[in-house]
Amino acid sequence: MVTPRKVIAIVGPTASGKTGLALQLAQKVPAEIICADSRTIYRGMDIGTAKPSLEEQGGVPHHLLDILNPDQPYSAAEFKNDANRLMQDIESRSKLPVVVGGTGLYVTALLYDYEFPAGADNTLRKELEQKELTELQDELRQRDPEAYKTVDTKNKRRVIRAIETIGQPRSRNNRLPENCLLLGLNPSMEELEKRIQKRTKQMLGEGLVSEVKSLANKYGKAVEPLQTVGYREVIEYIEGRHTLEETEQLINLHTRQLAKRQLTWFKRNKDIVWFPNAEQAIAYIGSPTL
RNA sequence: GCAGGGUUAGUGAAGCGGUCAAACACGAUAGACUGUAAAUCUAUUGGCUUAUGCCUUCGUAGGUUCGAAUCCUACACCCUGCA
Repeated sequence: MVTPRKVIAIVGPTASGKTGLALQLAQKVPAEIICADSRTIYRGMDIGTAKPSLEEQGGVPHHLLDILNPDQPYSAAEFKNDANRLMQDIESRSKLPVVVGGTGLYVTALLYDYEFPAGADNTLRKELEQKELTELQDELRQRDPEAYKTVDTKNKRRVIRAIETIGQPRSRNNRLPENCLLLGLNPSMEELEKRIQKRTKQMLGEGLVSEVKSLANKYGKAVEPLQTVGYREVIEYIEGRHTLEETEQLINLHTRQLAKRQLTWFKRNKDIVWFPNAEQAIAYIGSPTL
């Protein structure tokens, strides 16, 4: 490590090998990992999220893993605060914070210092959710014509949020902080496909079904975190809607679709330095030209 | 062998004389996304370099009709009932 970095972030689609890269990095530099992942924050969601086990963490501190139960909501704004606090802690210990994760919004919010509007008022949100999309569109159009122009008016969640936050500011930085290195891992689609298939098989073999059963029993199968790829399909399997083999295929399919969506998010970020695999990324980080 | 049902775009599946290039779902492709983001949502999806246009599609080959995915005949394949 020639130039000291204040923070390194690793992004990429699911199953691209981010965790492995982070660990390799941590072997070269004293580092701690901040997980930017909207699913591994949940306790009990281990197998289906490919959460690194304590053993796999190899003594490198991993933050923001298992901080909530699946019935507790979390948000990008909370992540940003938590991660910022952690980065300071880690820096104060003279270690390198490494932000790793596939949740694009989380990483972006942190690195580009998003200013979020206030959180939702549950009563108001429930009220709004009762309404039809067209009603909500009308309401937004009347109360905030400017927002109406920019919001995705066909997306009910977005329209509701826009109504909730009328008059509140939102901003972001357009540039990455100087001392931040943003790495992207993007194996070929064929490679990714292989990794996904292997991983799904492994998850099922390690007891994904019983993990999902126990979570569904505890929290109900309707909680949002259980609408996750890998969990939703297994719930359908438990309900007898597919065979185990179909379930595996569906998980593969939906994971691939997820990976593409993640890539769509990251692709437009021109600050990301992309690598097809961990080796090349490590070589780049270690090169004296940095 | 007789009787009945079926064969529709990448897949499943509607349509059963005109308003059908053909609903819908899935898949695919591209994309959006600042307090749910592994979520949510959008566009396109027969061909023609792009049009209130043309061409080719609804098992195959014929026929009836001004007009057929839709009706008739024959053939092929599949499923079911009786043998």
